[in-house]
Amino acid sequence: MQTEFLSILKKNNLSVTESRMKILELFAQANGALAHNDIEKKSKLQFDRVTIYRTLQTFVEKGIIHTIPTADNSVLYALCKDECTQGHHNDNHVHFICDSCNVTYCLEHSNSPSVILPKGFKQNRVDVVVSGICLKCNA
Amino acid sequence: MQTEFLSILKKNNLSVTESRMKILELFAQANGALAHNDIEKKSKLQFDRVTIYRTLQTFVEKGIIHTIPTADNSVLYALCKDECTQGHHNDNHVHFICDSCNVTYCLEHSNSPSVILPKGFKQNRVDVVVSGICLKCNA
DNA sequence: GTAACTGCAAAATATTTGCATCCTT
DNA sequence: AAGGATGCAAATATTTTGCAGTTAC
Repeated sequence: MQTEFLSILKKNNLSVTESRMKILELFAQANGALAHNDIEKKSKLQFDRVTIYRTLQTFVEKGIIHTIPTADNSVLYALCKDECTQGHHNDNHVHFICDSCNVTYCLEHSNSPSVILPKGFKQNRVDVVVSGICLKCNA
Repeated sequence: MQTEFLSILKKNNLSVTESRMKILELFAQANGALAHNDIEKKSKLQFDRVTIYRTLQTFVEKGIIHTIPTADNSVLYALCKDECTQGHHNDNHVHFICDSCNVTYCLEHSNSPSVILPKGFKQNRVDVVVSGICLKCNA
């Protein structure tokens, strides 16, 4: 696991620091999306609030994490899959936000359906965000 | 037009005030989505920043406007269609954000495709946001 | 007249920037 | 040693809240 984080940073020409390793770890543990605030809480006192902002920003730029649009417009981030590289995100999967427990899932196996656009519109990126009740809360 | 705004407010038991009428007018003119900031600029000095926050909040609650999730997590609002009522939004259409001119379109005729969720997940709301180049910028 | 709405001030929250210091390579 | 990363302080920006005054009904 540690090794994996290490190679992610190396691959992107980022120096290996404690905060970056820790934040990657949090994403891996979360197995889904995290808000800036989640990270702040879970890393209490370990590093500065500003460092979190800067780390998230760097990770987005490098294609290590991506943002997830949400209907309530909170800012969420999740780990990208391998196909993502700097400047080109390819997150062709559906995000699911549970209205009950508020956890965000990346549904890897639900590919975004293609959308038919009116003539003259060129598609670049598609985000599909479903909200509802998740498996755990539905039980 | 004025009449229409009036009936929207009346229908929702909201008193008819200058700011509410003006904000409805701005949405109608925009023919798409507006951010809080857009409204503030376009209504320069006419009313308080706080009034805009409160008006938008009220409109969302009543089902007059809805929020649009965006990849960069800015907060966008657009007029709801008739099917929306208080507590139940029904915005089953695709939103398109132009990467070039930054205008947001509600594509009424592109219905959100249905998404197949894993077992145990219950769907409530689906948001589809496409970004790319719009008709005007493509010309 | 009463309840709802607005403006202003201020609090609370969130984000960005500059710079000195420390750490990674 | 050099460049990049972090922490701290402070500037900005955003959103919320309280309350007094005003307006709609």
